[in-house]
Amino acid sequence: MRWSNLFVPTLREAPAEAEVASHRLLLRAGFIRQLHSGHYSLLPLGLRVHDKVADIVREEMDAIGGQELLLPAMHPAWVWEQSGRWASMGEEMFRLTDRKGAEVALGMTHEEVIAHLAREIHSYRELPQIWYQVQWKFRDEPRPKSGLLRVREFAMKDSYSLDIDDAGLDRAFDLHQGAYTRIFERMGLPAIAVEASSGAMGGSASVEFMVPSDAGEDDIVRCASCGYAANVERAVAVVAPVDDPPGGTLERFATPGIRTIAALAAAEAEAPPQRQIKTMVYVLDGQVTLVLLRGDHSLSEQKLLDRTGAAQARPAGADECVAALGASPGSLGAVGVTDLPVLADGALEGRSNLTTGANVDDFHYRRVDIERDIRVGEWLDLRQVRHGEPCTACGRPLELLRCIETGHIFKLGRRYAEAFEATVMDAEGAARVLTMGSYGIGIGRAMAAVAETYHDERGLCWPVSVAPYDVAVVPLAGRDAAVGEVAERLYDELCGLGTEVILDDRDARPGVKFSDIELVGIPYRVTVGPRGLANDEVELTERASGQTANVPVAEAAAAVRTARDEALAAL
RNA sequence: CGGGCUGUGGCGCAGCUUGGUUAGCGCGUUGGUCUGGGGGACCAAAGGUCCCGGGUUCAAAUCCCGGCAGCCCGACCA
Repeated sequence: MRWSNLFVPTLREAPAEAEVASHRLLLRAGFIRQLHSGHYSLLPLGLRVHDKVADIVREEMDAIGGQELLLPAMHPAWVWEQSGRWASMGEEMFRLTDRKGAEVALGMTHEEVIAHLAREIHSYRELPQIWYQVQWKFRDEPRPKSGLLRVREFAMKDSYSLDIDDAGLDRAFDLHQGAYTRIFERMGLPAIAVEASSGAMGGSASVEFMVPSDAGEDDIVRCASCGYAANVERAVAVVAPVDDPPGGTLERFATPGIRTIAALAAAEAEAPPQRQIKTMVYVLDGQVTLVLLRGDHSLSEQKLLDRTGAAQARPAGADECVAALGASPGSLGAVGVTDLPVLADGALEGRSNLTTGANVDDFHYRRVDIERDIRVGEWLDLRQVRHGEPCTACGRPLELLRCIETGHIFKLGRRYAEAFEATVMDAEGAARVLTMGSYGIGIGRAMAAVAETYHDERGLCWPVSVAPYDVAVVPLAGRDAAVGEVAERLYDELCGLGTEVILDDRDARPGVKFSDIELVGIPYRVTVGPRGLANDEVELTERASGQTANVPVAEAAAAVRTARDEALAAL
C-alpha cells in the first residue's frame, strides 16, 4: 500500500474529549473516529488491527475445535422472553418495534439464540460442540467512555459450549481458558486470569482475563508470591484481628453534628474507625436491609448481590433511612433493630466494645457488643479487600491492580437449555438437558488494551502480531531519483516476501513522515536516503526500541522479514 | 440517574465577565517559489448555521429561558 492512497487522517493534536492514551492515540493516528457517543467508525488502519485481533482469536478457537457461525444481531422479543431476560435485562438492551408492531431487540449477547439452535442436536453422539462467532453486540451503556474501551456497539467473539454433563462442561471451560491464555499472549497482552463473580449470569465458575492499566474500570487483587488472583468483587484477604478493650454496658451518648466515621473517630478517643460499626442501609429487591461493616472497611456491592442472591441492590435514600430507622445517615445503627434483616461482614464477628449510630439524630452508642446487642441475621463476606492485606493462601501482602477486562469465561449450566428445552438422548435412551458455557472477548476493547499497553510519547507501538502493517519504507527523495527507485524496489521485494508494507511516497519532509509513522506505530521502518545509498545501505529502525542499523540494500528486505518473524515467534 | 465542565472553520484555542468594527490566533488545507535526514521559509488563497430553538435589545458568539450534544467523576454495567 502506498501512503498517498491510504486514508489516514492523522492529527497533530488530540481532540479535547480524549483522555486515556488509547483513545487519544487511536484518534490522532487515524485509526478511529467517533460518530456518536459510544459508536466509532474503524478507519482502514483501525480495521486492519481489529481484523488481526479477530483472526488470532479465530485461529485459537479453531484450534480447540470451535466452529465459527454467524447469528443475527437483531432478535425477536420472544427468545428473550423465553429465558426470562426480556424482563430482567432492563435498560441496557436496545429495544425497538418493527413495522408490524412486533417487539425486537438488538442482541447484547447470544445465549438465547444458541440455546434455540441447540434444539437441533438430538443425540449425545453429536456432542460436545463449541460454537463461536465474531458479532456486533449492542448495549445501551449508561456511560460510554475512553474511546474503544467502553462503547455501545462493538465486535465480540462469543463462544458457547454444549455438553451433556458437568465433566464435558469442565473440559470445554478448560479448553477455553487455555485458548484465551494463548490469544492474549499472541497479542502481547499480559492478561491475568482471575476468579470472578459470574454476576447476573449465575453459574459455577467464572474467570476474567484482566490487563493491568490505569485506564481500566475493574480492580483485581493479586498475590505476587503464590499466584492467587481475583476480582475485588470476589477477593478475600486475611483481616488482622482488632484488640477490643474490655467493654461494659451499652451507653447512648450525644454526638452533635457528627455524621461520618472519620468525624466520630476524631471526636472520640475510644472510637477509631476499626472499632466502629458502619451501618449501610440498602434496598435489596425492594427489601430495606441493614448492612454492617467495620468502620474502616468498604462494601463490595457485587459481593452483597452474590452472597444474598438479590437481583438488585441500591443504597437507600436519606428519606428511606428516616422512614425505616427514624434517623438520618450519620446516626444509623442496628442496635435493637428487629424488624429489618441485618447482614454483617465477617470482620465484625465476635467484636465488642464498639461504637455505632443510635438511630436518633446526633446520638451514638458506645460499648456495643455485637453478639449481645445486635440481632445479626447472617454473617457474610461483604468487605472489599484492600491493598497490602495478607493473602489467605500464603500470608504475603496482596496487591490491588486496576485492570481492563478483555475476556470473561464462565459456566452457565443448564439454565438456557432448560428454557429452550434443548435436550438430547443419552446412551441409555433418557432425555438429558444440555449444559452450556459462555466465553467472550471484546475485540475492540482488546485492541484498545494493546494500545494502552504499547505506546510512548511519540505514539503507538503495535506488537507485530496485530500491527496494521509490518514495515514502512520511507524514501527521503528530494530530487534524488535513485532514492525513489531503490525504495520502489524494496517495496516490491518486501511484498514478495510476504510482509505487509507501506511505501511512504508522499512528497513531504522527512520529519513529517517519521512522525506519522511513529504515531501510527508501524513496527519497522526502512529509511532510504541519499546518505545511506552512497554506501549502498539503508537504515532499518525498530519502532519499539528506536534502534537503528545500517543494512546493505540487497539484504534489507530479508532483514525485515527475519526481524518480524523473530518478533512474532517471541510473542 | 446525581455532581462538575464544555460546545466558536478539519484539530487546538482566544473573544463572552462589561452586548456595538468586517469573529481572531496557531496548526492543518489549496496554489506558487525556494528548501530537502526530524512537523522548514516566504507569497497568495479557500474554509464559519459562533450547538439548536425562543426571548431581551436599536444591536446577541456575548445577557435570559428551554432544549440537544460531548467529556470527566460517581452510581450503574456478563
